[in-house]
Amino acid sequence: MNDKEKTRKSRRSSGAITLRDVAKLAGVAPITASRAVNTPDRVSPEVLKKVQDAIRRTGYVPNRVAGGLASSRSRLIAAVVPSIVVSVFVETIETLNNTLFEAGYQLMLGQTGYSPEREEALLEAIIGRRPDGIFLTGIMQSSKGRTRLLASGIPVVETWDLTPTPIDMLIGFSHSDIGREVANFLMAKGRERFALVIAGDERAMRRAAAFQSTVAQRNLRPVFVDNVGASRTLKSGREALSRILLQVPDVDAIFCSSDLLAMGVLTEAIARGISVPQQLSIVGFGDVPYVADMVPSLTTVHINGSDIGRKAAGFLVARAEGLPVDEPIVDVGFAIVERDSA
Amino acid sequence: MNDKEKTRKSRRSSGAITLRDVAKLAGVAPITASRAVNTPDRVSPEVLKKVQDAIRRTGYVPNRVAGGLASSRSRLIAAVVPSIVVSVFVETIETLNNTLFEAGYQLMLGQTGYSPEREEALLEAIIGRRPDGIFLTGIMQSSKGRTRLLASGIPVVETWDLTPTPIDMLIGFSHSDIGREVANFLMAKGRERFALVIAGDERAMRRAAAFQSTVAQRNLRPVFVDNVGASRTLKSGREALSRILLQVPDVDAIFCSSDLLAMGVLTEAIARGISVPQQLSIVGFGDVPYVADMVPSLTTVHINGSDIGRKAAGFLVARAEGLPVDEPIVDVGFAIVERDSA
DNA sequence: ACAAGCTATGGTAACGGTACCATTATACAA
DNA sequence: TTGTATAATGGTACCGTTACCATAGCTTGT
Repeated sequence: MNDKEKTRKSRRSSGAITLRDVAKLAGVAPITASRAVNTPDRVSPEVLKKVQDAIRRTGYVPNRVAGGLASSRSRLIAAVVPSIVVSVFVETIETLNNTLFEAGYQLMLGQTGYSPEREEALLEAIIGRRPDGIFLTGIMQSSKGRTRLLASGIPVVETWDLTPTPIDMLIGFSHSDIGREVANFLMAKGRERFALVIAGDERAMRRAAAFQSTVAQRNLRPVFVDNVGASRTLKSGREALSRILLQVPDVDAIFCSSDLLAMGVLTEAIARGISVPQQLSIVGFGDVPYVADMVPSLTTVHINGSDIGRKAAGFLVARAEGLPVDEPIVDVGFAIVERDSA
Repeated sequence: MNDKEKTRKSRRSSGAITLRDVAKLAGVAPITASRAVNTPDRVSPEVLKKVQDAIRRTGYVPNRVAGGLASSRSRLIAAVVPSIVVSVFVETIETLNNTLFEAGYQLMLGQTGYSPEREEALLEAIIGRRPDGIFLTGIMQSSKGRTRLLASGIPVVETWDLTPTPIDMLIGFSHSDIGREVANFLMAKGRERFALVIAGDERAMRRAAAFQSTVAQRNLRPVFVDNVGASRTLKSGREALSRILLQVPDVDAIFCSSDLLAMGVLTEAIARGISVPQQLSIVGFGDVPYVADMVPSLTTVHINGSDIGRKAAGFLVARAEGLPVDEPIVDVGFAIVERDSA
């Protein structure tokens, strides 16, 4: 009878080594073994040694799923990114992940592919996993999403943008400032016939709008805008320049919404024998590592992606551990890096 | 008395809406509500509707941590990558992540930074989270790591390489075949004075070794190898060519261990007025998206990273759902893509 | 008419940890 | 000596879900 019952119960168990097994082997109560693992300075040296020996002998690996349920701390942080093939975000994710790992947290990655429906499903999946924090690339625009996040009570960092009304914490920079500053930078160099190549995302459009209105204040010819849509390839940059030259043959400066597009424009210019920067100035966005060493090297807008990742990790870990975050809104700024192409 | 007890208990609870609340509101037992959520076709239409209404009204989001503990299925897959700034892996991770998400799984990302100690800590952290599957970039070399993974009983896919003794499943290609084929490709074009630029990782070394021995069979001059160490930048490719020219001024073909290094070599060659491919052939590795559209376009070794990611997701999900994987060892091959640089 | 099978639902006991409180041993002050 | 603070350890009850078994009602076959 007893036997049969035991068989029935044990079918459920995964058969893996648990803290209970370790405790039994060490001759202590499970809770004491738990303390030996998590707060070693709260147990006597002898007990600590016995438990550590038992762990070594059994090969015990704590089950963080169970621990997470019991303590309602998953030690998981979720990151929402449009796409990681867009290299401008990669450095942020890399640093975020590394910094979190050092603090004992693991990163869960979610990609929206710039699709709103997908973003909603992703949010549901993320909240269901009860992460201790959520990293968002960009501002959460959808009010449904904001409500959901707020209701979940999970700490959130929005990044890569500024807004007066963040959900919670914010680490970013002003896209309209960038548009304005790049326009001023190019006009200071005597440029007057501008075109923009943008990949159609909302932040790029805001940079573009600020660029256009800054130029308009000088009574120059309106800025021609070429929207390449969702594609973010070198090729679409090349094609963009071809189209621009049909509309504005005497264009003398182009600001692109990504370095890759700028490389495309540059490649096409060289292929057509247009001299850069004499005839045409080209400015990129992102400052991905290799554009500094190309010939000609690319003038671009530098964003300190690592810094964003590191700060975000710091904020989220602080919140997860119940510490206060004194200045939860940070403007990390940007820098126009002047090189050969403009 | 009863009151006091209740207060004490409820302090523990997170206060969030649980399945129990939903069930109560719908007038069914919790287990029935659970079925309505997970296996809707196992409950009657009326019950389903009542439960769905209750979910909508409460804003209930299932707690997957608790579900994972009860069912010992976390619906989490872990991926181990050296680094995501190495763009050759990014496409694989992106597709892996997207495919998993569609199947209801979430990806946990771990980066080793090519460091063995870090890899060990990462493995511990990953196994503790009891993922339903583990994706490894490369073969697990350390026997300690192999033992740990084997002991965990978690399905594992190793990728980006071949070995006769995988831990479990394997999706990759042969690095020595690549070295041999690229050597043959270049020799067929009449090249005879070779150099290699490699980033010092183990797989690149195997490609290099096969390249060297293939060349040696033809009684040509030994291949000069320039190892740039851990740095994987365009700049290190430029510097590598400078060093190579000091040692082998008449070099006529260079095979690089990554596209970025090849772009560096190409950039330096152009800067020095060396004509590509007339005087110098350059071959990269990885076929990252933009090298097809550069001028000159880069001849390189194409690896179908998306395919690896998609297949790996399929394998891991199948295993997680208890389905068999018929051919758990797959050679996805490679292709030399001939463009302008060689 | 009744056994046998199926469907829909519910009760109960886990899953593997940790929070909370209680207890015991030891040290130290009054 | 007695009382009290402190450190180390243990008992118990959860965390929120699902696996397993039981049960009730209904169909079907003979």
